[in-house]
Amino acid sequence: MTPGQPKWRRRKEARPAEIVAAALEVFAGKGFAAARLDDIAAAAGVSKGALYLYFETKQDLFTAVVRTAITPNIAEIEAAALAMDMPFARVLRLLVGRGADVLSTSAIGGVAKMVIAESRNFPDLARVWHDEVANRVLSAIVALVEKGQAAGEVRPGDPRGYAFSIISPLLMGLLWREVFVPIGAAPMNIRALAEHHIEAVLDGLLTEGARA
Amino acid sequence: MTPGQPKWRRRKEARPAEIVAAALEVFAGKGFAAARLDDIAAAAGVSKGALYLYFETKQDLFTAVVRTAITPNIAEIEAAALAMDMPFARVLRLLVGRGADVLSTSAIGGVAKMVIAESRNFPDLARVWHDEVANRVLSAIVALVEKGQAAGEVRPGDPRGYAFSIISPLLMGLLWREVFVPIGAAPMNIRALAEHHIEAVLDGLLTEGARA
DNA sequence: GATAAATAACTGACTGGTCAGTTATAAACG
DNA sequence: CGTTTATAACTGACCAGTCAGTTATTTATC
Repeated sequence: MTPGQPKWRRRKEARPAEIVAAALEVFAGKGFAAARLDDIAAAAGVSKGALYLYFETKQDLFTAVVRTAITPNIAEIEAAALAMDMPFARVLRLLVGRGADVLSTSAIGGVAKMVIAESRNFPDLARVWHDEVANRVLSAIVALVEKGQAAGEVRPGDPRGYAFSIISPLLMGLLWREVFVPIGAAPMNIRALAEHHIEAVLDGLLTEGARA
Repeated sequence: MTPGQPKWRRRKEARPAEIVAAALEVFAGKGFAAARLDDIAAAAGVSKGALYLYFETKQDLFTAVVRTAITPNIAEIEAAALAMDMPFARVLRLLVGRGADVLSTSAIGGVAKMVIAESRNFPDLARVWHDEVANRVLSAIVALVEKGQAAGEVRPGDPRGYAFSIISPLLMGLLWREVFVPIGAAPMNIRALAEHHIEAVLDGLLTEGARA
Protein backbone atom coordinates (compact mmCIF):
# COMPACT_ATOMS: atom_id res chain seq x y z
CA MET A 1 0.00 0.00 0.00
CA THR A 2 2.31 2.76 1.25
CA PRO A 3 5.81 1.40 0.75
CA GLY A 4 7.34 4.47 2.33
CA GLN A 5 5.85 3.65 5.71
CA PRO A 6 7.58 0.78 7.50
CA LYS A 7 5.31 -1.76 9.19
CA TRP A 8 7.06 -1.16 12.48
CA ARG A 9 10.15 0.48 13.91
CA ARG A 10 12.92 -0.76 16.14
CA ARG A 11 12.54 1.08 19.41
CA LYS A 12 14.30 -0.98 21.98
CA GLU A 13 14.50 1.87 24.51
CA ALA A 14 10.89 2.95 24.41
CA ARG A 15 9.19 -0.43 24.33
CA PRO A 16 9.38 -1.52 27.98
CA ALA A 17 7.83 1.68 29.32
CA GLU A 18 5.09 1.57 26.69
CA ILE A 19 4.34 -2.05 27.40
CA VAL A 20 4.17 -1.44 31.13
CA ALA A 21 1.85 1.52 30.58
CA ALA A 22 -0.44 -0.57 28.39
CA ALA A 23 -0.33 -3.44 30.84
CA LEU A 24 -1.24 -1.13 33.70
CA GLU A 25 -4.36 -0.06 31.85
CA VAL A 26 -5.46 -3.57 30.95
CA PHE A 27 -4.56 -5.12 34.31
CA ALA A 28 -6.26 -2.34 36.24
CA GLY A 29 -9.36 -2.65 34.13
CA LYS A 30 -9.83 -6.41 34.04
CA GLY A 31 -7.66 -7.85 36.77
CA PHE A 32 -4.65 -10.09 36.34
CA ALA A 33 -6.28 -13.32 35.23
CA ALA A 34 -8.83 -11.78 32.88
CA ALA A 35 -6.23 -9.63 31.16
CA ARG A 36 -5.18 -11.11 27.82
CA LEU A 37 -1.61 -10.68 26.69
CA ASP A 38 -2.96 -10.07 23.21
CA ASP A 39 -4.92 -7.10 24.52
CA ILE A 40 -1.87 -5.69 26.26
CA ALA A 41 0.25 -6.17 23.16
CA ALA A 42 -2.38 -4.48 21.01
CA ALA A 43 -2.65 -1.57 23.43
CA ALA A 44 1.13 -1.20 23.38
CA GLY A 45 1.19 -1.34 19.58
CA VAL A 46 3.33 -4.47 19.37
CA SER A 47 2.81 -8.16 18.81
CA LYS A 48 2.45 -10.61 21.65
CA GLY A 49 5.83 -12.06 20.88
CA ALA A 50 7.46 -8.70 21.49
CA LEU A 51 6.27 -8.78 25.07
CA TYR A 52 8.49 -11.77 25.64
CA LEU A 53 11.53 -9.89 24.39
CA TYR A 54 11.24 -7.66 27.44
CA PHE A 55 9.42 -9.70 30.09
CA GLU A 56 9.80 -13.39 30.90
CA THR A 57 6.25 -14.17 31.95
CA LYS A 58 2.88 -12.58 32.52
CA GLN A 59 3.65 -12.46 36.23
CA ASP A 60 6.90 -10.66 35.50
CA LEU A 61 5.02 -8.04 33.59
CA PHE A 62 2.54 -7.71 36.41
CA THR A 63 5.34 -7.21 38.90
CA ALA A 64 6.92 -4.58 36.70
CA VAL A 65 3.61 -2.73 36.50
CA VAL A 66 3.24 -2.62 40.25
CA ARG A 67 6.81 -1.57 40.87
CA THR A 68 6.56 1.17 38.29
CA ALA A 69 3.32 2.56 39.61
CA ILE A 70 4.26 2.73 43.26
CA THR A 71 7.76 4.09 43.62
CA PRO A 72 7.29 7.74 42.67
CA ASN A 73 5.58 10.14 45.06
CA ILE A 74 6.10 7.96 48.10
CA ALA A 75 9.59 9.13 48.93
CA GLU A 76 8.60 12.72 48.35
CA ILE A 77 5.75 12.65 50.85
CA GLU A 78 7.81 10.60 53.26
CA ALA A 79 10.61 13.14 53.35
CA ALA A 80 8.28 16.09 53.56
CA ALA A 81 6.49 14.64 56.57
CA LEU A 82 9.28 15.17 59.06
CA ALA A 83 11.18 17.99 57.44
CA MET A 84 8.40 20.51 57.94
CA ASP A 85 8.82 22.61 61.00
CA MET A 86 5.26 23.67 61.62
CA PRO A 87 2.48 22.86 64.05
CA PHE A 88 1.16 19.31 63.71
CA ALA A 89 -2.22 20.36 62.37
CA ARG A 90 -0.69 22.47 59.64
CA VAL A 91 1.70 19.76 58.47
CA LEU A 92 -1.09 17.23 58.45
CA ARG A 93 -3.37 19.43 56.39
CA LEU A 94 -0.66 19.99 53.84
CA LEU A 95 0.34 16.35 53.63
CA VAL A 96 -3.17 14.99 53.40
CA GLY A 97 -4.01 17.51 50.73
CA ARG A 98 -0.96 16.51 48.75
CA GLY A 99 -1.76 12.83 49.30
CA ALA A 100 -5.31 13.34 48.08
CA ASP A 101 -3.98 14.92 44.91
CA VAL A 102 -1.61 12.03 44.30
CA LEU A 103 -4.40 9.52 44.84
CA SER A 104 -6.72 11.42 42.52
CA THR A 105 -4.18 11.80 39.74
CA SER A 106 -2.12 8.65 39.65
CA ALA A 107 -3.07 5.11 38.76
CA ILE A 108 -2.61 3.98 42.33
CA GLY A 109 -6.27 3.09 42.63
CA GLY A 110 -6.19 0.50 39.91
CA VAL A 111 -2.93 -0.93 41.16
CA ALA A 112 -4.18 -1.14 44.74
CA LYS A 113 -7.23 -3.02 43.49
CA MET A 114 -4.99 -5.53 41.76
CA VAL A 115 -2.76 -6.01 44.76
CA ILE A 116 -5.76 -6.58 47.01
CA ALA A 117 -7.22 -9.01 44.53
CA GLU A 118 -4.09 -11.01 43.82
CA SER A 119 -2.44 -10.88 47.23
CA ARG A 120 -3.11 -14.55 47.78
CA ASN A 121 -1.79 -15.60 44.37
CA PHE A 122 1.17 -13.16 44.45
CA PRO A 123 2.50 -13.06 47.99
CA ASP A 124 5.70 -11.45 46.79
CA LEU A 125 3.77 -8.59 45.32
CA ALA A 126 1.77 -8.07 48.47
CA ARG A 127 5.06 -7.93 50.35
CA VAL A 128 6.48 -5.34 47.97
CA TRP A 129 3.34 -3.26 48.35
CA HIS A 130 3.45 -3.61 52.11
CA ASP A 131 7.12 -2.73 52.47
CA GLU A 132 7.34 0.00 49.85
CA VAL A 133 3.93 1.62 50.08
CA ALA A 134 1.57 0.79 52.93
CA ASN A 135 4.10 0.53 55.71
CA ARG A 136 6.16 3.48 54.55
CA VAL A 137 3.20 5.81 54.36
CA LEU A 138 1.89 4.58 57.67
CA SER A 139 5.27 4.92 59.35
CA ALA A 140 5.67 8.46 58.08
CA ILE A 141 2.37 9.41 59.67
CA VAL A 142 3.25 7.55 62.85
CA ALA A 143 6.47 9.52 63.10
CA LEU A 144 4.56 12.73 62.58
CA VAL A 145 2.07 11.82 65.27
CA GLU A 146 4.85 10.93 67.69
CA LYS A 147 6.53 14.25 67.02
CA GLY A 148 3.21 15.94 67.72
CA GLN A 149 2.79 13.98 70.93
CA ALA A 150 6.30 14.91 72.06
CA ALA A 151 5.44 18.53 71.47
CA GLY A 152 2.28 18.17 73.48
CA GLU A 153 0.10 18.93 70.47
CA VAL A 154 -1.41 15.49 70.06
CA ARG A 155 -3.22 13.60 72.76
CA PRO A 156 -1.63 10.41 74.07
CA GLY A 157 -2.53 7.05 72.58
CA ASP A 158 -1.26 4.50 70.07
CA PRO A 159 0.27 6.48 67.20
CA ARG A 160 -0.30 3.65 64.76
CA GLY A 161 -3.99 3.65 65.56
CA TYR A 162 -4.16 7.38 64.97
CA ALA A 163 -2.31 6.97 61.70
CA PHE A 164 -4.99 4.51 60.63
CA SER A 165 -7.68 6.97 61.63
CA ILE A 166 -6.01 9.65 59.56
CA ILE A 167 -5.42 7.92 56.23
CA SER A 168 -8.15 5.28 56.03
CA PRO A 169 -10.89 7.56 54.70
CA LEU A 170 -8.63 8.62 51.86
CA LEU A 171 -8.05 5.06 50.80
CA MET A 172 -11.68 4.12 51.23
CA GLY A 173 -12.62 7.06 49.05
CA LEU A 174 -10.22 5.77 46.45
CA LEU A 175 -11.71 2.29 46.52
CA TRP A 176 -15.22 3.70 46.47
CA ARG A 177 -14.37 5.56 43.31
CA GLU A 178 -12.72 2.53 41.73
CA VAL A 179 -15.51 0.13 42.54
CA PHE A 180 -18.76 2.05 42.69
CA VAL A 181 -18.43 5.08 40.47
CA PRO A 182 -18.10 2.94 37.30
CA ILE A 183 -21.37 1.32 38.44
CA GLY A 184 -23.13 4.64 38.36
CA ALA A 185 -22.73 5.79 41.94
CA ALA A 186 -22.29 9.46 42.66
CA PRO A 187 -18.73 10.56 41.90
CA MET A 188 -16.27 10.92 44.71
CA ASN A 189 -14.34 14.12 45.36
CA ILE A 190 -11.38 12.72 47.23
CA ARG A 191 -9.85 16.13 47.81
CA ALA A 192 -12.99 17.46 49.46
CA LEU A 193 -13.45 14.27 51.43
CA ALA A 194 -9.90 14.50 52.70
CA GLU A 195 -10.22 18.12 53.79
CA HIS A 196 -13.51 17.51 55.53
CA HIS A 197 -12.17 14.42 57.25
CA ILE A 198 -8.96 15.99 58.44
CA GLU A 199 -10.82 18.76 60.24
CA ALA A 200 -13.05 16.25 61.96
CA VAL A 201 -10.23 14.03 63.07
CA LEU A 202 -7.93 16.89 64.04
CA ASP A 203 -10.27 18.19 66.66
CA GLY A 204 -10.04 14.76 68.15
CA LEU A 205 -6.33 14.39 67.94
CA LEU A 206 -5.39 17.81 69.21
CA THR A 207 -5.10 18.31 72.93
CA GLU A 208 -6.85 21.24 74.53
CA GLY A 209 -3.65 23.20 74.54
CA ALA A 210 -3.06 22.78 70.83
CA ARG A 211 -6.52 23.81 69.76
CA ALA A 212 -7.07 27.05 67.90
CA MET B 1 -14.56 -52.22 49.61
CA THR B 2 -17.33 -51.38 52.04
CA PRO B 3 -20.48 -52.42 50.26
CA GLY B 4 -22.66 -51.38 53.17
CA GLN B 5 -21.71 -47.73 52.64
CA PRO B 6 -23.46 -46.05 49.72
CA LYS B 7 -21.20 -44.09 47.43
CA TRP B 8 -23.29 -41.01 47.90
CA ARG B 9 -26.66 -39.87 49.22
CA ARG B 10 -29.44 -37.80 47.76
CA ARG B 11 -29.44 -34.57 49.74
CA LYS B 12 -31.22 -32.08 47.57
CA GLU B 13 -31.91 -29.76 50.49
CA ALA B 14 -28.44 -29.56 51.95
CA ARG B 15 -26.37 -29.36 48.78
CA PRO B 16 -26.80 -25.72 47.76
CA ALA B 17 -25.74 -24.33 51.11
CA GLU B 18 -22.78 -26.68 51.28
CA ILE B 19 -21.70 -25.78 47.78
CA VAL B 20 -22.00 -22.06 48.47
CA ALA B 21 -19.98 -22.46 51.65
CA ALA B 22 -17.26 -24.35 49.82
CA ALA B 23 -17.30 -21.85 46.99
CA LEU B 24 -16.95 -18.99 49.44
CA GLU B 25 -13.81 -20.53 50.84
CA VAL B 26 -12.22 -21.19 47.46
CA PHE B 27 -13.29 -17.90 45.87
CA ALA B 28 -12.14 -15.89 48.87
CA GLY B 29 -8.79 -17.64 48.89
CA LYS B 30 -7.91 -17.57 45.22
CA GLY B 31 -10.20 -15.03 43.58
CA PHE B 32 -12.84 -15.69 40.98
CA ALA B 33 -10.75 -16.57 37.96
CA ALA B 34 -8.15 -18.69 39.75
CA ALA B 35 -10.80 -20.71 41.57
CA ARG B 36 -11.34 -24.10 39.91
CA LEU B 37 -14.81 -25.60 39.88
CA ASP B 38 -13.17 -28.95 40.57
CA ASP B 39 -11.71 -27.56 43.77
CA ILE B 40 -15.05 -26.16 44.85
CA ALA B 41 -16.77 -29.45 44.09
CA ALA B 42 -14.15 -31.39 46.02
CA ALA B 43 -14.43 -29.05 48.98
CA ALA B 44 -18.19 -29.50 48.93
CA GLY B 45 -17.83 -33.26 48.72
CA VAL B 46 -19.55 -33.59 45.34
CA SER B 47 -18.56 -33.93 41.72
CA LYS B 48 -18.27 -31.02 39.39
CA GLY B 49 -21.38 -32.11 37.53
CA ALA B 50 -23.41 -31.83 40.70
CA LEU B 51 -22.65 -28.12 40.86
CA TYR B 52 -24.58 -27.71 37.64
CA LEU B 53 -27.66 -29.30 39.17
CA TYR B 54 -27.93 -26.28 41.45
CA PHE B 55 -26.17 -23.42 39.65
CA GLU B 56 -26.23 -22.56 35.99
CA THR B 57 -22.74 -21.11 35.61
CA LYS B 58 -19.65 -20.23 37.58
CA GLN B 59 -20.79 -16.63 37.64
CA ASP B 60 -24.14 -17.72 39.06
CA LEU B 61 -22.36 -19.52 41.84
CA PHE B 62 -20.22 -16.47 42.50
CA THR B 63 -23.32 -14.30 42.71
CA ALA B 64 -24.93 -16.72 45.12
CA VAL B 65 -21.85 -16.63 47.33
CA VAL B 66 -21.88 -12.87 47.53
CA ARG B 67 -25.60 -12.66 48.16
CA THR B 68 -25.40 -15.28 50.88
CA ALA B 69 -22.49 -13.67 52.64
CA ILE B 70 -23.88 -10.16 52.77
CA THR B 71 -27.52 -10.29 53.74
CA PRO B 72 -27.31 -11.30 57.40
CA ASN B 73 -26.12 -8.82 60.03
CA ILE B 74 -26.74 -5.78 57.87
CA ALA B 75 -30.41 -5.39 58.65
CA GLU B 76 -29.76 -5.97 62.31
CA ILE B 77 -27.21 -3.19 62.62
CA GLU B 78 -29.28 -0.95 60.41
CA ALA B 79 -32.34 -1.25 62.60
CA ALA B 80 -30.38 -0.89 65.81
CA ALA B 81 -28.79 2.34 64.65
CA LEU B 82 -31.85 4.53 64.91
CA ALA B 83 -33.89 2.60 67.45
CA MET B 84 -31.48 3.27 70.28
CA ASP B 85 -32.47 6.21 72.39
CA MET B 86 -29.13 7.17 73.87
CA PRO B 87 -26.56 9.92 73.43
CA PHE B 88 -24.84 9.85 70.06
CA ALA B 89 -21.46 8.87 71.47
CA ARG B 90 -22.89 5.89 73.31
CA VAL B 91 -24.83 4.57 70.32
CA LEU B 92 -21.78 4.95 68.12
CA ARG B 93 -19.53 3.07 70.53
CA LEU B 94 -22.01 0.22 70.73
CA LEU B 95 -22.58 0.03 67.00
CA VAL B 96 -18.93 0.24 66.03
CA GLY B 97 -18.07 -2.42 68.59
CA ARG B 98 -20.76 -4.67 67.18
CA GLY B 99 -19.61 -3.90 63.65
CA ALA B 100 -16.03 -4.76 64.51
CA ASP B 101 -17.18 -8.10 65.88
CA VAL B 102 -19.12 -8.87 62.72
CA LEU B 103 -16.15 -7.95 60.54
CA SER B 104 -13.81 -10.06 62.65
CA THR B 105 -16.04 -13.10 62.68
CA SER B 106 -17.71 -13.30 59.31
CA ALA B 107 -16.29 -13.95 55.89
CA ILE B 108 -17.05 -10.41 54.79
CA GLY B 109 -13.37 -9.68 54.34
CA GLY B 110 -12.87 -12.31 51.70
CA VAL B 111 -16.07 -11.36 49.93
CA ALA B 112 -15.20 -7.68 49.93
CA LYS B 113 -11.85 -8.52 48.41
CA MET B 114 -13.58 -10.42 45.61
CA VAL B 115 -16.07 -7.67 44.93
CA ILE B 116 -13.30 -5.08 44.74
CA ALA B 117 -11.32 -7.30 42.44
CA GLU B 118 -14.12 -8.29 40.09
CA SER B 119 -16.15 -5.09 40.11
CA ARG B 120 -15.16 -4.36 36.54
CA ASN B 121 -15.97 -7.86 35.30
CA PHE B 122 -19.16 -8.20 37.40
CA PRO B 123 -20.86 -4.81 37.41
CA ASP B 124 -24.10 -6.37 38.60
CA LEU B 125 -22.34 -7.72 41.64
CA ALA B 126 -20.76 -4.41 42.45
CA ARG B 127 -24.22 -2.87 42.23
CA VAL B 128 -25.65 -5.45 44.61
CA TRP B 129 -22.82 -4.83 47.04
CA HIS B 130 -23.28 -1.09 46.75
CA ASP B 131 -27.04 -1.15 47.23
CA GLU B 132 -27.28 -3.84 49.86
CA VAL B 133 -24.11 -3.34 51.86
CA ALA B 134 -22.01 -0.24 51.36
CA ASN B 135 -24.77 2.28 50.87
CA ARG B 136 -27.01 0.79 53.55
CA VAL B 137 -24.34 0.84 56.21
CA LEU B 138 -23.26 4.31 55.19
CA SER B 139 -26.84 5.58 55.18
CA ALA B 140 -27.47 4.17 58.62
CA ILE B 141 -24.49 6.07 59.98
CA VAL B 142 -25.51 9.20 58.10
CA ALA B 143 -28.95 9.03 59.70
CA LEU B 144 -27.35 8.59 63.08
CA VAL B 145 -25.09 11.58 62.54
CA GLU B 146 -28.01 13.71 61.40
CA LYS B 147 -29.95 12.74 64.48
CA GLY B 148 -26.95 13.73 66.56
CA GLN B 149 -26.67 17.03 64.74
CA ALA B 150 -30.37 17.73 65.28
CA ALA B 151 -29.85 17.11 68.98
CA GLY B 152 -26.90 19.48 69.03
CA GLU B 153 -24.50 16.71 69.96
CA VAL B 154 -22.60 16.57 66.69
CA ARG B 155 -20.89 19.50 65.07
CA PRO B 156 -22.25 20.76 61.76
CA GLY B 157 -20.83 19.48 58.49
CA ASP B 158 -21.52 16.96 55.74
CA PRO B 159 -22.94 13.87 57.48
CA ARG B 160 -21.79 11.61 54.67
CA GLY B 161 -18.25 12.80 55.11
CA TYR B 162 -18.42 12.11 58.82
CA ALA B 163 -19.82 8.66 58.13
CA PHE B 164 -16.79 7.98 55.97
CA SER B 165 -14.51 9.18 58.72
CA ILE B 166 -16.23 6.85 61.17
CA ILE B 167 -16.24 3.55 59.29
CA SER B 168 -13.25 3.74 56.99
CA PRO B 169 -10.63 2.63 59.53
CA LEU B 170 -12.65 -0.48 60.27
CA LEU B 171 -12.74 -1.47 56.63
CA MET B 172 -9.09 -0.62 56.11
CA GLY B 173 -8.23 -2.77 59.09
CA LEU B 174 -10.16 -5.57 57.49
CA LEU B 175 -8.33 -5.20 54.19
CA TRP B 176 -5.01 -4.92 55.99
CA ARG B 177 -5.71 -8.23 57.68
CA GLU B 178 -6.83 -9.86 54.45
CA VAL B 179 -3.89 -8.69 52.39
CA PHE B 180 -0.90 -8.24 54.67
CA VAL B 181 -1.31 -10.59 57.61
CA PRO B 182 -1.04 -13.70 55.37
CA ILE B 183 2.24 -12.15 54.16
CA GLY B 184 3.63 -12.14 57.65
CA ALA B 185 2.71 -8.65 58.80
CA ALA B 186 1.80 -8.10 62.42
CA PRO B 187 -1.75 -9.31 63.11
CA MET B 188 -4.56 -6.80 63.25
CA ASN B 189 -6.88 -6.48 66.22
CA ILE B 190 -9.87 -4.90 64.55
CA ARG B 191 -11.83 -4.62 67.78
CA ALA B 192 -9.05 -2.69 69.49
CA LEU B 193 -8.45 -0.57 66.42
CA ALA B 194 -12.14 0.29 66.27
CA GLU B 195 -12.34 1.29 69.93
CA HIS B 196 -9.23 3.39 69.73
CA HIS B 197 -10.41 5.06 66.56
CA ILE B 198 -13.88 5.84 67.78
CA GLU B 199 -12.56 7.72 70.78
CA ALA B 200 -10.27 9.76 68.57
CA VAL B 201 -12.94 10.64 66.09
CA LEU B 202 -15.63 11.24 68.69
CA ASP B 203 -13.75 14.05 70.31
CA GLY B 204 -13.78 15.62 66.90
CA LEU B 205 -17.37 15.02 66.10
CA LEU B 206 -18.80 16.08 69.44
CA THR B 207 -19.60 19.72 69.99
CA GLU B 208 -18.33 21.39 73.12
CA GLY B 209 -21.66 21.00 74.79
CA ALA B 210 -21.77 17.27 74.19
CA ARG B 211 -18.32 16.51 75.56
CA ALA B 212 -17.91 14.52 78.69
C1' DG C 1 27.64 7.52 -0.85
C1' DA C 2 25.89 3.58 -2.82
C1' DT C 3 25.41 -1.48 -2.13
C1' DA C 4 25.78 -5.66 0.29
C1' DA C 5 26.21 -8.42 4.46
C1' DA C 6 25.26 -8.91 9.25
C1' DT C 7 22.52 -8.09 13.21
C1' DA C 8 18.79 -7.75 16.24
C1' DA C 9 13.96 -6.12 16.82
C1' DC C 10 9.70 -7.77 15.80
C1' DT C 11 5.84 -10.68 13.94
C1' DG C 12 2.16 -14.07 13.98
C1' DA C 13 0.91 -18.74 13.38
C1' DC C 14 1.21 -22.63 16.22
C1' DT C 15 0.93 -25.85 20.41
C1' DG C 16 0.16 -27.97 24.63
C1' DG C 17 -2.22 -27.71 28.71
C1' DT C 18 -6.08 -26.15 31.31
C1' DC C 19 -10.76 -25.80 32.56
C1' DA C 20 -15.89 -24.40 32.15
C1' DG C 21 -19.55 -26.71 30.80
C1' DT C 22 -21.98 -31.27 28.74
C1' DT C 23 -23.60 -35.82 28.70
C1' DA C 24 -23.93 -40.83 29.04
C1' DT C 25 -24.45 -43.73 32.72
C1' DA C 26 -25.32 -45.40 37.32
C1' DA C 27 -26.82 -45.38 42.00
C1' DA C 28 -30.32 -44.05 45.48
C1' DC C 29 -34.96 -43.77 46.80
C1' DG C 30 -40.14 -44.13 47.09
C1' DC D 1 -39.41 -49.81 38.10
C1' DG D 2 -39.73 -44.89 37.29
C1' DT D 3 -37.90 -40.75 38.77
C1' DT D 4 -34.49 -38.01 40.81
C1' DT D 5 -29.85 -37.16 42.18
C1' DA D 6 -25.31 -37.85 41.36
C1' DT D 7 -20.99 -39.26 38.94
C1' DA D 8 -17.04 -39.27 35.79
C1' DA D 9 -15.52 -39.32 31.38
C1' DC D 10 -15.67 -36.23 27.73
C1' DT D 11 -15.45 -31.92 24.61
C1' DG D 12 -14.31 -27.68 22.78
C1' DA D 13 -12.80 -23.07 23.46
C1' DC D 14 -9.34 -20.38 25.11
C1' DC D 15 -4.81 -18.56 25.96
C1' DA D 16 0.20 -18.31 27.84
C1' DG D 17 4.22 -19.15 25.94
C1' DT D 18 7.30 -20.61 21.66
C1' DC D 19 9.78 -20.22 17.48
C1' DA D 20 10.71 -20.04 12.56
C1' DG D 21 10.57 -16.54 9.61
C1' DT D 22 10.38 -11.34 8.26
C1' DT D 23 11.86 -6.64 8.26
C1' DA D 24 14.17 -2.39 10.03
C1' DT D 25 18.58 -0.80 11.08
C1' DT D 26 23.57 -0.86 11.42
C1' DT D 27 28.05 -1.93 9.89
C1' DA D 28 31.39 -3.20 6.50
C1' DT D 29 33.15 -2.82 1.80
C1' DC D 30 34.18 -0.79 -2.52
